[in-house]
Amino acid sequence: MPKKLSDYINPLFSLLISLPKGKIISYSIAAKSIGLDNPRNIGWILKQNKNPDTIPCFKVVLSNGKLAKGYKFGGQKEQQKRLKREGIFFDENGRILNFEQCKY
DNA sequence: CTTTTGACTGAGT
DNA sequence: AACTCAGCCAAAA
Repeated sequence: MPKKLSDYINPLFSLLISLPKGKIISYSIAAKSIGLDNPRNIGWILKQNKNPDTIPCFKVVLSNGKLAKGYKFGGQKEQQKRLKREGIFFDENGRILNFEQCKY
C-alpha cells in the first residue's frame, strides 16, 4: 500500500514543531527529512495547515535563503515578521543572514 | 479522462 | 547576477 501525500502531513508538522527556536529549514531538506523527494509537495502540505499559530510553517524557506512568494498567511512580509520574532535577520535583499547557521 | 497548476530545486546559459 | 528549463507529482479544473 503506497503512501499518499496526505500521509506526510503529520510527519512534516511534527518536524516543524520540533525545530529548535531560531532554526529554519529549506523545502528540500524538509522533504528529504520526511521521505519525500519533490520539494513542491512540501508547499502543498503547508497549504493544508489550518493552524498557523500552532504549526510554525513560517520556518520553511527557499534553498537560497529567501522566502517563498506564496506564503498563505499574510505573504512574505508576515512570514518575515514571524521569523524576526525568532531572532532571524534579513539583509536588504530579503535574504536571511547567517542562513547556513540557522539551517536545521 | 486530459490539462494545468503549484509556498521548489538544481543545472545550464 | 538574471534568466530559462526540465524534473517532480498530487490536486484541482
